[in-house]
Amino acid sequence: MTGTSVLYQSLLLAQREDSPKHPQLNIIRLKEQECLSLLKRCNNMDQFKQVHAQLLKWGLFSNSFAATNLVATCALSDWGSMDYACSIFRQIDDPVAFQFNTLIRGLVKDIQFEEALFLYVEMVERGVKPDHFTYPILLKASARLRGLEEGMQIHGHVFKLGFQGDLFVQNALINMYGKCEEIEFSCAIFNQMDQKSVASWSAIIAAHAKVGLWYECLMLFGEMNSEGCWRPEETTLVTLLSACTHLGALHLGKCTHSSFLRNISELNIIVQTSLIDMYVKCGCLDKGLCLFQTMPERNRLSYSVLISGLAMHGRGQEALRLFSEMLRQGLEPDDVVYVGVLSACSHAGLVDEGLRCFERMITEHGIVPTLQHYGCMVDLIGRAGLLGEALGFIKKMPIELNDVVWRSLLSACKVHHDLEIGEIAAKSLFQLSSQNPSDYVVLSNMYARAQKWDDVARTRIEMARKGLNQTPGFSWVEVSRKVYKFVSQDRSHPKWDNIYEMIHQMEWQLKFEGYSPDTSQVLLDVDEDEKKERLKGHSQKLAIAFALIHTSQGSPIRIARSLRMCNDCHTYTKLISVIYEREIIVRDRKQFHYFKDGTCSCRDYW
DNA sequence: TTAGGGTTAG
Repeated sequence: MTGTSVLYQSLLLAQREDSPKHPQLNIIRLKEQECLSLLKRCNNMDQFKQVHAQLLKWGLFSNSFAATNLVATCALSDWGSMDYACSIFRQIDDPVAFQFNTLIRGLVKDIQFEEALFLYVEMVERGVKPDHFTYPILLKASARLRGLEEGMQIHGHVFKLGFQGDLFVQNALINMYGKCEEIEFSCAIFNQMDQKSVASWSAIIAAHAKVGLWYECLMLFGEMNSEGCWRPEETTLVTLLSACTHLGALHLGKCTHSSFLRNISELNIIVQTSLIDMYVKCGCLDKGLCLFQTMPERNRLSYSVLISGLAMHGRGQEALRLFSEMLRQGLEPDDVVYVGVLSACSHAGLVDEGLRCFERMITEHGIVPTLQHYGCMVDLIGRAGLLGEALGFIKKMPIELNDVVWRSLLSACKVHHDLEIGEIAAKSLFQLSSQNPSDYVVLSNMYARAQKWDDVARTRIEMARKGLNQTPGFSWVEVSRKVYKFVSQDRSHPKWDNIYEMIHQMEWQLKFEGYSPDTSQVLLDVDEDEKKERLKGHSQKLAIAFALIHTSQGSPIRIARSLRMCNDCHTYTKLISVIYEREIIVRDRKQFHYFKDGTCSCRDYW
């Protein structure tokens, strides 16, 4: 405490000096200055406690200025203790709004959201009027808590006190509703704002990202740009990268990468991980691997994105090697990592290894399996053709089953032509509330293969009775750095005439290659010609036609889809890859399909 | 005299 002793000496000295006008005031100011400088020099709790004791000794605590700064230093510094900050706060007789705000902010920083909200209630009860700084902090707390009810109550208070026009309050409201997945409320606030800051744009984009409206995220970025409200911020760029990843927008992802390199000197681990994820999920596995190798520091998420990426690309063995490396590094895997690991085993056909991993997940890492893990296991066992075992596994599951698990089994039965178990899986699916028309089609096709025509008819009638229609799927394709979205059967596209002409031209070429449309998966009660017309309008085909028109010969076409692929689109795309000599990379919800020279990397299993 | 608000990865 030599430094403090010197200060103390100077303080005593100052007290002896007389100021001609306001001697007392000058001494108080000096004391306050010393108090601040002492607090600023604290680097840990011990030093802080010593300073606190010293200030008490000097009788400085009754001074509101000193009390405020004591609470702020202890609550907001990296080394501070919230308990200690609270105890100091409790010694203040009549805390003012600023002091309440500071402690609330500290509690939010310390992830004590509920306590932060309680303190606000106390503040109101004690008659301290919250100011416009209070609300953004509180809204942040309810956003982090995903507490819509609390958030809406606070919104009510914002109105009552007339803070609804404050820019920061509005930004915080957009964020709160966004985190609670109430995107419409976020949009309503955003749209009525007179003035928008970069933060407003960031908040509305993040709100769209939260509910998976990735295409809308890109559109908002475009708008933000055109309104001249653009300053590359790390966090905003990370959200942009995430949108690129989900949409499979490689070019835009690459541009975002260069934007990072131009504007941010050192890429942190979040940015690096997001970049790896983007490259891997946009089909550039090697680039992702390369970035991973150059990372100075890796965490669980960095490993997680690459493990699941390798699994998606069908490189199960490498994914497992990476998982072992992760464990050797002393990183503890979580449930998401294990989803990647189990799906890697499934893609590589490693049944025993998969079963061992599943066991290890429970016993060694204490992770309770979720439906996703069970889904992977059924997929793994079913893919290997062990359908009886897969069914046995399902029956032993100590968890309520969902459609995904049964659908995995049904899909394995389809591949291995096991009608008996297929029927069990399909019937279980039909009993569940989520009705998916494609389940009926798969079963009906299995009956058709076994030439059970009565059952085919019965299944179709059941489907019609339930009024099930196919949900329109989307495909995204990137052309000249812009992402275009195609919805099945949607003819409203401005370039529709050109696309239709291309589809017509493709159809002729396909006929020469012996293609005949597979109408078995068109679920409408229409004639054969109409069904063929319907097939032509599948979003993936529209996207391919558009890309063939607008990209140079020989360049690869990259598509991302919202749903899994139908048989007809799969066959169609294989043939297009030969006729037009294009590599076509399609990413569906589960995996990648590399179409090249008339074959697909999934070896027709998906 | 002092101090406080939004947005980031699987």
